[in-house]
Amino acid sequence: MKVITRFAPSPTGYIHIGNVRSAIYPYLVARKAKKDGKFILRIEDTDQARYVESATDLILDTLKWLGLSWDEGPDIGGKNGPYYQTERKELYLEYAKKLLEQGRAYADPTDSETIENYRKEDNEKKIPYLYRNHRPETTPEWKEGIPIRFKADPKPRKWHDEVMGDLHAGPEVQDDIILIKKDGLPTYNFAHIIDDYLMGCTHIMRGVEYLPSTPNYLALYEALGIDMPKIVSLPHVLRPDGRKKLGKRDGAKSVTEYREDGILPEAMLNYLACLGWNDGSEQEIYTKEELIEKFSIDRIQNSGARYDETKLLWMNGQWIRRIKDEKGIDALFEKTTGFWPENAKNATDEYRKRVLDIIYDRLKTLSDLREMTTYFFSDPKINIDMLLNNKFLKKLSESELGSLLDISITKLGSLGSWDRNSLQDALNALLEETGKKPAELFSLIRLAVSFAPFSPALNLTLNVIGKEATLARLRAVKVALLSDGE
RNA sequence: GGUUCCGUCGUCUAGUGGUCUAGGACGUCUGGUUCUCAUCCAGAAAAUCGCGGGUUCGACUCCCGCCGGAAUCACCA
Repeated sequence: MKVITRFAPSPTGYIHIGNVRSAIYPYLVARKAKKDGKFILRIEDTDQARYVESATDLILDTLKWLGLSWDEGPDIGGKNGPYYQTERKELYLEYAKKLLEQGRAYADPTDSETIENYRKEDNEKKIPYLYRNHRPETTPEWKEGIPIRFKADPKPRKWHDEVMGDLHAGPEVQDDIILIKKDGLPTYNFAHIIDDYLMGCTHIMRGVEYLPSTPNYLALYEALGIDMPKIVSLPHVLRPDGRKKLGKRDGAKSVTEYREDGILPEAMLNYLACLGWNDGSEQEIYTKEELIEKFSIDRIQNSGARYDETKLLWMNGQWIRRIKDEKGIDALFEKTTGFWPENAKNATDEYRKRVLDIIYDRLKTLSDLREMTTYFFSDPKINIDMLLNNKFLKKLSESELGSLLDISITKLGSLGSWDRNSLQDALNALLEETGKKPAELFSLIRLAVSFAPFSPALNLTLNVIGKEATLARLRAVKVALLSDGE
C-alpha cells in the first residue's frame, strides 16, 4: 500500500509553531510506510500579492532543522515536478478547460464591485451569500483575463475524515468557487486538487480550517472523476491563554526563533508531535525514530491543544540531559556552538567541554549557557554587598569573613592535587577546622569565586576554574573586604 | 447570522459499558540529596469526566436535548 503525503506551504513568511505540525505529521506517516512511503514538498505560491521572496528558503531551512526530509521538492526535484505551483500554471488551465467543455465551469466576467454588492445585499437580507444564486445568465467564451468558476452541484454530502470521523454537510455550503483567477493562476481550492491527484497523494493532511471547504472539494473530485484521497484534518494548536487558534498575530514565534533560543530540534519535534497525539502509553520522550515507528493517524486528537511553552522547556532539559547521558559530552558540545558567553571566545574547546560537563544538568535551554557560565571564563566583578547580604553570610562579621577566606586560601593553596576528590576532602577538612556549617563556608567560597546566584557543586566548580584562578579570586575578595571595612 | 467541528485535573492527555473511590506527564506545593541554582528521588493538592434527561443491573464510555467554545463563509491559503 503506497502512502504518499505532502506538505504544501505558501511562501508568505516563516513557519511558526502553530502550523509546523502539518509538516511533521505527514512526514511521520510517510516514513512509517518505509519503502512504500513518500513525502513531497510543494510550494503553493499562487498568491502573488502575499509572496515573500525568501520564504521558501526559510521554510526549507526550518524543516531541515527539525530533521525532516522529503523525497520530492523544489530544491531536489522529482518526477512529479515542478514543485512551485506558478510553474504548473498550464496544467491547471488544462483541467479547467476540461470542466469548461463539460459545462461544469464557466467564464465569469462579473466585476468585483458587482460581486461585492451581491454580498452586501444578501447580508442585508440576512440570507446566506452564495454566488451561485447570482450566476450570470449568459457567460462569454473563456479568454485570458476572465476568471473561471466552478458550477456547483449542491446536494447533501457525506465523507470520512481519518481524524474527525464521519462528516456531512448540506448544499448550503457548496458554491461556485473560483478555479482560475483573473491573473490566470489557480486558487488554492483548485490547484491543490489537481496537484494532489497528479502527484498521487494518498493522504491529504492539513489543518481543520479546511474542513468547511471540503464539500466543495468533493464536488470537484466528482466532476473531475478523481478518486478522493484520505482526508486527515489536523486540530489546531491553540493560544496558551485561550481557545483560539494560535497564529502569527498572537505572537506565535517562528520555529527557527526557538533554535536561536537554544531549543534542541529533538525536543521541538518531540513536543510538537505529542501536542495532540499520543500512542496510548505513558512515554513522554520520543526520538524521531520512535515517533516514526509509533505514529498512527487514528490516535491524533480531534480537539485543539493549547501550546504550553513550559512543557517544551521541560522537554528541552530532558533532551539536553539525554544527549549527554547517551551520546556523551562531545555530542552535546557540538550543539552548543553559538551559545557561549562573549568572554568564552578565547577558551579552548577542551575547557568549554569541562564547563559544559558540570553545568549541563541545570540547563533548560542552550542559551542559558550565556548567563550561567561567564565566571568560568574571566574573573567576575567583585560585589561585596552580594556577600554581605547573603542569607547565610549576613550573620557573620566582615572580619570573620576575612579570616575564613584566609584559612581557605592557605588550605587550598597547600593542596597538591586539584582534582575533584582532593578538593572535596580539602573542603570537608576546612569545615572541620573552622567549625562552620557548609551553608556558611561553602556559600562564602562559592560567591567569592563566582559572584553568581548559583553554580555547580563547589568542588566541581573550583576544579574547573583551576587552582591559580581560585586563589587569586579569593585573595582579591579578601582585599576588597578589607578596603570595604575601612 | 448560516454551516460544521470540538468539550476528562490549570495545561497536554489515558480511558471504546463494570478493573475508574478516573491513570500518567508538565506546572504548583512539601520533604530529601553536606552551600546556591538545577537535576534526581519521595510525597501532596488538583477533574461531581460541560449541563440535563434517557437506555442499562451498571455510563466518562451508547442515545437525545441544551449550554459553552472554536473554525469557516475571499479572484488568501
